[in-house]
Amino acid sequence: MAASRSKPAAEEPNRRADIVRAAGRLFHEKGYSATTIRDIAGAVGMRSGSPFYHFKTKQDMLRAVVLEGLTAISTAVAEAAHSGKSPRATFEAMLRAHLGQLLGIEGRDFAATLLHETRHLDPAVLAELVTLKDRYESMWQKALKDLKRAGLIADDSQVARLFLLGALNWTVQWYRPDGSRTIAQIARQLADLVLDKPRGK
Amino acid sequence: MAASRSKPAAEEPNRRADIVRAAGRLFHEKGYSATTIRDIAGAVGMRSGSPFYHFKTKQDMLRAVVLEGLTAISTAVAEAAHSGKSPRATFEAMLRAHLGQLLGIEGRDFAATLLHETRHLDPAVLAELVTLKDRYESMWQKALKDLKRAGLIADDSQVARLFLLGALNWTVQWYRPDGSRTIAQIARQLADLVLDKPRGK
DNA sequence: TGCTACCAAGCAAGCGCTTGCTTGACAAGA
DNA sequence: TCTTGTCAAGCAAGCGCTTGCTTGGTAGCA
Repeated sequence: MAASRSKPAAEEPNRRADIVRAAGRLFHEKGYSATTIRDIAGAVGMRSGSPFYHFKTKQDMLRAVVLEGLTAISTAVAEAAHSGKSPRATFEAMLRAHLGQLLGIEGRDFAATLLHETRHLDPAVLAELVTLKDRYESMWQKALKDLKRAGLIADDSQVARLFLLGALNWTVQWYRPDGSRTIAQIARQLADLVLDKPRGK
Repeated sequence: MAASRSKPAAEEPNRRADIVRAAGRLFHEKGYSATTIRDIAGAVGMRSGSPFYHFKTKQDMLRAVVLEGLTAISTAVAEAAHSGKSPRATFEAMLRAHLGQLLGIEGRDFAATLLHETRHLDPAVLAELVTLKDRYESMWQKALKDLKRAGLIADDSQVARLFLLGALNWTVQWYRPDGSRTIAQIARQLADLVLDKPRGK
């Protein structure tokens, strides 16, 4: 019964997941509006009408991509935030987690689509998203608060958080995986830039 | 003959400029692909075929918008860079100039389109743009070098410049003109974040 | 037999762009 | 002063094509 049983129902619906992955990649590369259903279908070896068996509309595909991106990055950064190391090490781990989702091969298309294509979501989905996004950003706000308490930073205001996330998110525009810098190096360099040097004893 | 002469030819062709402005606003709001010729024409009170009297293609409209944005921001920042003040004051003036183009009412649509819609340019136009962009970024690189020489910053590497421009450019995502922060305040806050405090003597 | 997952075909709407023509302003010749 | 010709600027209509999405059918498995 072990080998022959092939999970009767659904067997995990991974054609649906295939579609989400392909949609993510294309939305990232060409943008939501410039990506056609025929592009997506072709990328998974289907005809143009078939994706609609799995998704009601193109919007729903965008929704799936964007939610995937946000939950993945939230999970990764939350894990880093609770690692229980020193404030500096925790902060750097959070930077690495955020950059890993944004630039790493698995999931970068989801995160990048999240950053750049949200304006094409209709209001209902957008509202759902904003809640999650606020929760995510409050994690960073708390991290800055901890850094200030540890004397590693002078400014833990909201604007400081926005500058920090801006520098992080903008890496999508210039990072090349085949370039000379690793994600960990970039994270460390940003930490150095933002954190005050502990004053010479 | 003085008063009656009404500048016989052309009288300044500002319908073309109207189209560029409208295209810039719409490209910024909805994205290039999601903006239709009919949108643009409607915004300036024309029928859908008429903009093609002024531009050969929709691409050409994007080109005009993006070039306008890049030359404007280059001019503004170059002027600030040569103001001959102290390194710190010069740097803050450059930040203000960049943010002014990006967030101020006149020209923000051009700059924002420049940042977000360049991928829809065809390769020929893109190459033309990259030259100008490299020149612009080297201005910032030089500014960082000066700051380091003045002992105001520890890191003047290319990555440091990318972080800085990332924080700047990301302001488009969160700045609201009716919000509580002025552009000058934001510039000052970013300068504070990035520059080392001169050590207490 | 029924259900899942897909295909073949195509529809209505909308797309960028072209075409032939109109309109008002103006300058030069008679 | 009238006519004639030219020009910039735009309109009305529509062409060929693409878009998101629908529908009826069916192969393969349980």
